[in-house]
Amino acid sequence: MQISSRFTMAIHMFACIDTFSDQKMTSDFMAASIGTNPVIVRKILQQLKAAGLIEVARGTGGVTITKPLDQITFLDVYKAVECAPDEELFHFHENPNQKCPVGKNIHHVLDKRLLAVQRAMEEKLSEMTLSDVKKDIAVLTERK
Amino acid sequence: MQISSRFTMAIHMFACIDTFSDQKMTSDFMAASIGTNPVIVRKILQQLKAAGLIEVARGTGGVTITKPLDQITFLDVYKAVECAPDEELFHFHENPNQKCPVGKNIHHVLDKRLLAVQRAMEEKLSEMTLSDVKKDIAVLTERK
DNA sequence: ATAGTTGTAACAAAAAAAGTTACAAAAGGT
DNA sequence: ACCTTTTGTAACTTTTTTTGTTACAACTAT
Repeated sequence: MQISSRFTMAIHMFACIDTFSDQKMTSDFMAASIGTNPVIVRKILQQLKAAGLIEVARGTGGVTITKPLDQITFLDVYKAVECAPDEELFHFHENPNQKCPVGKNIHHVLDKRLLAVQRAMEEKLSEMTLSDVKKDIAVLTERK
Repeated sequence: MQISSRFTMAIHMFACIDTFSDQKMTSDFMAASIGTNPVIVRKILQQLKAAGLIEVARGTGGVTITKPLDQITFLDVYKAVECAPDEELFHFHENPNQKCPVGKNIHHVLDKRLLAVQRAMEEKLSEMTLSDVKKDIAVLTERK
């Protein structure tokens, strides 16, 4: 089981917006860079916009990032595109048998622990920012 | 996006095997406790067996856990049931445009970072053992 | 033998992810 | 005012993954 590619696509989009900041960034351009459909890109744009990370110019096109890149963490992006509000990382089987002492308590016992795992992942995600990605790409695309 | 319920089902199965260690544990019993189909349980049993965590008695039925509960971590269970070998947590879009400087480098740039996130999650999973679950359930099922 | 199980294939159903088509709405240029 | 480009979004399709089901051969103890 894997976390969907919307997350990596979203980071890719930010990288495009920043790298080609001299030109107007359209969903068609980003879709071509990612290798997907422009509507997929637009849907992700809407999620990022709803999270307050970008602004999208309707009609004319173009995207602006609302904060400095070092203030946008991977967690911000992850939350924006990957999660329904308050969705938990781990999925429970929904109908444990309440007459069984194990079935009755398993959810409660696991919940706090799995939440701790989720928090550990989220904390790590929050340590990385889009600025880190920018730097790495800059190094890799440097002319030798 | 969520991690599949196979993981929580597997933990539930271990809890059953241990809690009812005085009786022979069958896939039918566990399926009833979990609220699913016995074949689902048997498939998970095979995964846990392949990982060396349990032994299953064919024909006669019954499951035995191969190690002390405090030596089986959540990570062991997670790896056993959730991952294809070397599968990574994050999913990449597969066709980034190699002609675009961003598309060409995005995978490489993100890989190391997302692997670090995965490692953080795995480390947390490895800090928890089936023994912890046993203790919690014991407390909750105590007669007052 | 037979009764109760596991192991597994083959299939079905449900859910989620990803992609596509189509078009109204917006904005700027001419 | 009209045209062009682009976004926003609905509706739908396709693909993939997960979960559940049926069926039955293989195995074991009695």
